[in-house]
Amino acid sequence: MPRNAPPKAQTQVERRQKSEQALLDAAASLIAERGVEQTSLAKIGERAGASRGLPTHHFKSKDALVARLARRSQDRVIEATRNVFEHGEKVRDDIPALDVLRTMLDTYLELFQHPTTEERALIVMWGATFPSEASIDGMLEADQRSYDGLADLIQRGKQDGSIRCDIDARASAVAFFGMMRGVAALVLTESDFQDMHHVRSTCDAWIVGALAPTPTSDGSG
Amino acid sequence: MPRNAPPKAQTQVERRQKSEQALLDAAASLIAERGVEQTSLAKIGERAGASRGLPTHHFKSKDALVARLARRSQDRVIEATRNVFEHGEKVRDDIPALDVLRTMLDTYLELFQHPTTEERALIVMWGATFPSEASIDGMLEADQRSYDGLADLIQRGKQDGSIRCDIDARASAVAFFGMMRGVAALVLTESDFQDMHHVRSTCDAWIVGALAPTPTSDGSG
Amino acid sequence: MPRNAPPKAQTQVERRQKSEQALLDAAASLIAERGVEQTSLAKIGERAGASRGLPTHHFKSKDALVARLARRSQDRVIEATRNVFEHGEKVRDDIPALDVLRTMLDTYLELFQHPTTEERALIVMWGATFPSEASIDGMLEADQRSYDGLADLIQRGKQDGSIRCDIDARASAVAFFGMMRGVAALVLTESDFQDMHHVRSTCDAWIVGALAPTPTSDGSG
Amino acid sequence: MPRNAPPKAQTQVERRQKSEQALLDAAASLIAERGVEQTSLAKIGERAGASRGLPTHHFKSKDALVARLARRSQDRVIEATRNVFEHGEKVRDDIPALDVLRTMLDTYLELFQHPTTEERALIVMWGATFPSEASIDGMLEADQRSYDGLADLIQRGKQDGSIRCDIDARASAVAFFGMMRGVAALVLTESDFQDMHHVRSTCDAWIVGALAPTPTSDGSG
DNA sequence: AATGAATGAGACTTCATTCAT
DNA sequence: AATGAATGAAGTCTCATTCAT
Repeated sequence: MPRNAPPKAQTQVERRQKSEQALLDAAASLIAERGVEQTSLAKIGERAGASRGLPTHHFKSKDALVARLARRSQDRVIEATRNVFEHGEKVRDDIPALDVLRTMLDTYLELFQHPTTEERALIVMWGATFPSEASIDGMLEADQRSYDGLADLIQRGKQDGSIRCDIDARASAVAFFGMMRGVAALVLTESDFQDMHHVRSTCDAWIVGALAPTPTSDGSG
Repeated sequence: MPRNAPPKAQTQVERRQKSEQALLDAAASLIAERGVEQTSLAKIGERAGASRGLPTHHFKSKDALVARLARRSQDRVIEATRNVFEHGEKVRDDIPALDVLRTMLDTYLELFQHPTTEERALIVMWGATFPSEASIDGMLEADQRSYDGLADLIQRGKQDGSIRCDIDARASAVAFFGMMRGVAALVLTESDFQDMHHVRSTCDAWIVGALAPTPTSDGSG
Repeated sequence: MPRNAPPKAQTQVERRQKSEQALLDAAASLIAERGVEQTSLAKIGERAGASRGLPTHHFKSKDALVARLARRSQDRVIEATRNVFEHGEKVRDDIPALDVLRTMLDTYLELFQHPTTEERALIVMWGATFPSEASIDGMLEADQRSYDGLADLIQRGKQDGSIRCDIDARASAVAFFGMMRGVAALVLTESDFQDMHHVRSTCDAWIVGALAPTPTSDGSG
Repeated sequence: MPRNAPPKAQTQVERRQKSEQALLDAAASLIAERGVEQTSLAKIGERAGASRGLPTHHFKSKDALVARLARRSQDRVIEATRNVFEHGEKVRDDIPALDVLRTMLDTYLELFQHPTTEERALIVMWGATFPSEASIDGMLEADQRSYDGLADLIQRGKQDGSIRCDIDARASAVAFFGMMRGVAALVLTESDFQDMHHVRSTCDAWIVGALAPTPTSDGSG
């Protein structure tokens, strides 16, 4: 063996990773149900089918665990919206930016039509960042990245002609992101919105109405 | 009251109400800072300049106190948006519904440009309702009322001609309410949005684009 | 009532002070038995005949409780040595300093012949200050005061003629204090020193030999 | 082992001993800093540059490790004081007992003028034996041996004429040992005793004054 | 020989609530 | 009306120890 690669570490590492995923799954479901503060490390361990002490053992602290979960949840949601476009390894650069935005929002809301425990947990953790002194590490940074990505996307749309030129990219990103999260949270809270289909198409219409070039200009001539 | 009319009966009541308001103020600021769970009754009492036992004495339980605060905060915000229209005791029935919606959203966002402790507390409490099992008494009901009011208003707009006829009133209310709350929360979290002015005008444009009758439709005859 | 003396606070205060003494007594006995670190707040509460939460409720933290105990224990020991001289309110300024020192040490060691729980706790807490990062608030400061008092006393002895002039007061205070504490600790540790009587007279002889003016100078003539 | 004779069999043992010393060094420094109870096996392993599990692997239990360290520390201090006399393999039988005692104490205190981590750890462990139920294996036994040795030495001094005949050997041993340890502990605690030189000469004077034959007795003849 | 994953007991502390004053 | 003493449950985190690798 050229390097000091430990031959048996494989299984050790496997065990650790398996535990970690189980713990994060348990944490996600508990947080979705009761919120961050009401979820104790002991309960996470128990629901994961492990000991009460394991969560601390793995993540050193509750904050670290929640931060880890926040990142994982956001990655998963982002990946889910991305998968709509990239079935193979296709990139989406050739798709009009507005279409990307529309699909993104629609996919997002579709997720929350029958939300898994992890999607709900993501919104719950978002809610936990509202107090001024609270900060879930990784949540805010990832949000910032999402917001930056949206602003870039909108800017690109202004160049590819799918988005009107007279709008403010950054402000529109805030409006878009805010509506996405806000509507998702509302839907989660009031579980009697069974007309989710209407909500989705309405939101889609809002985006088009706000960002698409005015149809009169090209058709009226 | 017939017997031995207490000379300062009013003062007694006054004092009680004064205490109550002080306690709610203290609770609002603490909740805005640290969240609902991290705010203890003892700290509320202390910040209100009273004893540790007073909050329990007045509100019987923490849940009751938070519920009371939730209602007060929502009332205040609603009142703030209403005041724009009713300087005397005027009603707003003669104003086009779309204008009411636009002003409402703009006023709301203006509040969060320099949010007081109470507005932030409201959003924090909203975030606390995201877990499926959590419920802040009075929070969801008031939201439901707000949502119903919005749906009615939109419906009215469809009749007074300020809002397009082909839109779904209830779904649009969700989109409107979601954007309002979502953008407010985003602004609260990322304090570096100093271009709030752009955000407000952008949101206004979104509403107009989504709800206003298409300019071609009224001109085409 | 001239002052705002609360009429019923009396009993409240009494209750608090009673609890406090009981807690400190319990803490002293537990610390004497098992040491500072091995004594838990829960056990203190239980031994005091109270709840597990009371110690924290009273003293806010374990450190504060231990600090409080350290001060009380030192005060009591100092008072015990002082009582030998002041049966009424006599002061000891007229007693030769050397005699004061001798009586002080002898009384101290006598205490440790059949040490109460509190005296042992004092030595245990002294031992807990040995780690460089550990600090029991109040312990070191009180020790410093004791040491300063000893140095002053020795200095006075050099003036009243009971102590030789060629000795260093501060260094002698260290030797005296060190021997006092060290012998006490040794006696505590090795419980089979039943010849405590010899130890006491030996220590007395050491002091006299070290500090008294050489007997040859006055008697040999 | 029959097959593929390990070429570094000796290195195996060496390595083990090297690990052990590294672990004890790490333990000594940690105990000197934070005390016995606050020192965890995991931290010892880490500071020794090894794994968290190594301390347990080597010493089976924390008590065993501490006992091992106590013995090593005492051996080293004893050896240090002994080295002053035996530069080769000379024994000290021909040196007057009082001189041995004086040198012993002076060397001891010199060690604590700039104490290494191990000397401080020794005192810390001594302090950890003060609680009545606590016992660091090997600590008390070694102390007892030291004390016995001192008593024997004093007894010998009474025969070789360097020590007065009318003193009690065992009680004097207690006084000597107590002063030695007590002054050392004091010096460790109050790090501002920079006049250590005076303390050392003062202690020396105390011993001489207490144990040496009175100058009149030998000069009067 | 050595690592580190896992356990479970126990520590300190916070806190809502009850109750005497 | 108001205070604050007291309780006991629960939370996070530390740690010695066991065990699989």
